[in-house]
Amino acid sequence: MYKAPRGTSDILPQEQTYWKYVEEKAAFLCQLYGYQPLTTPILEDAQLFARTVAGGTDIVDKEMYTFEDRSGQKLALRAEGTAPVCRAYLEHGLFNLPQPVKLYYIGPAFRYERPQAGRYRQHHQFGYEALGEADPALDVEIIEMAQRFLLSLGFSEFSIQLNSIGCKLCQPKYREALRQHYSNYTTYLCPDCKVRLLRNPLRLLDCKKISCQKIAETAPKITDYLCPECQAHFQSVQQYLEALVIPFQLNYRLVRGLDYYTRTVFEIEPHEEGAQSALGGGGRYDNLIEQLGGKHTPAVGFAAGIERLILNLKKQKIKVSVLPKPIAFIAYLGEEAKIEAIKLAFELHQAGIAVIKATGDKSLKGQLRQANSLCTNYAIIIGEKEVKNHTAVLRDMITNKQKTIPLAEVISSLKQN
RNA sequence: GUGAGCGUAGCCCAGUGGUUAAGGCGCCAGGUUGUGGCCCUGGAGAUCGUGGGUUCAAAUCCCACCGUUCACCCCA
Repeated sequence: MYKAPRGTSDILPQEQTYWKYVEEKAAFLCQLYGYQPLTTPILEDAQLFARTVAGGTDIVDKEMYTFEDRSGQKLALRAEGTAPVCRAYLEHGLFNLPQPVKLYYIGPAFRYERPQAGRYRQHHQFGYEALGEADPALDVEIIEMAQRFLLSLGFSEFSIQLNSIGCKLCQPKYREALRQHYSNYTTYLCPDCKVRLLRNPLRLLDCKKISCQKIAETAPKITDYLCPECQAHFQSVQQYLEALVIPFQLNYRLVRGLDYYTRTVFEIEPHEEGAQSALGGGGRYDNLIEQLGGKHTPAVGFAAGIERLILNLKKQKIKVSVLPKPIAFIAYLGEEAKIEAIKLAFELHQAGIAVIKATGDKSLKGQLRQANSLCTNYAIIIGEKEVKNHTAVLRDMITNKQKTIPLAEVISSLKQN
């Protein structure tokens, strides 16, 4: 038997209620703020991710799905959502539109990781990006939207962690300061942190090992090293958030996984504990588009993992709206009635009324059982008598009342509901 | 990539060396020559994850692989 590949899963109809719920809230939010949908290919040039995400991140080092196609081109399955959006922005000259350009996407991302709760090899991200504007008010809009999105889903218990990791000018100085601080403690560092010290010192801060955390406590803070411009930007972000009364926690240890971030970074944590906890995160990436060959274009965005959102919706027992289902089930008895049933279903569908017709010549009892399990409000029954009289039995499955009506009146009767 | 737990029907699961592998949900049929849900009766459905080994005998013990879950790592 074939199985879905490791770390991937089928999303069965029962699950789809959650998915549609999340997708609808996402689309509504973006429409509310004027972010337009963008769908990018699942395949990209492997270099797109290698160049932008790179730098001491596992994503590129060992988690990318890359392969050569028949022409020898190196392709990669989408590893994250932001770089493709930037690629599309450049490729289609969206920088010629009035800036900022506001876009959103919902789609799969692939990473070759060991699957775990809230972590899959194929997962789905909802993200939105505002490209071409450096105003801290835009950082705040992105955060504000994230908060509104989670509230609209029904979450109430979550915190917004906020930090600034500076820019090209100030970050190197801070990295150096960190390096100096940590090099006094190299013998106490865990093996992973010894590597981080060399490759990506910022990540030293979020090591979970207690021994390493102690060293992080006394480490210099990025906020003391920000250049005046980054400092002012960070102050404005906080000021605007306060004006909106959006609660946030400054977290000097917050360092996002992807390497392209500058200045504002933020993450949304549910209060409920769990290893794979972050519901989403984002930040500013003022250098990414330049890295991709465009001119200097500041940008900021957010992404959330749909599977994790759904996991938390279930954990917190948040009710989601159910999907619409057909209103009636059409049952028949005998070959002549079957033809009438097929014709009736055709006409109902033509009239835009959702119905399911029986197939397979089952007993009436069996057909009504099926109607029952489908939870339709009505059953329409056509037997020999009804064929002769050009009628149908319309049975209300909730009240148990039924009446015989002319075939021609079935549509209007159902339309009343 | 590291560590630990678990793999018995579509789903939940009993069975820890000895007849035809038990039960519940679901599915199908019957109990009403044309009426669902509740109830009753019957039925179908399992190479006991895969391969190898130990044994007279393996779902049960051992090994390997695969899958899955949880944690580390990493991240959404």
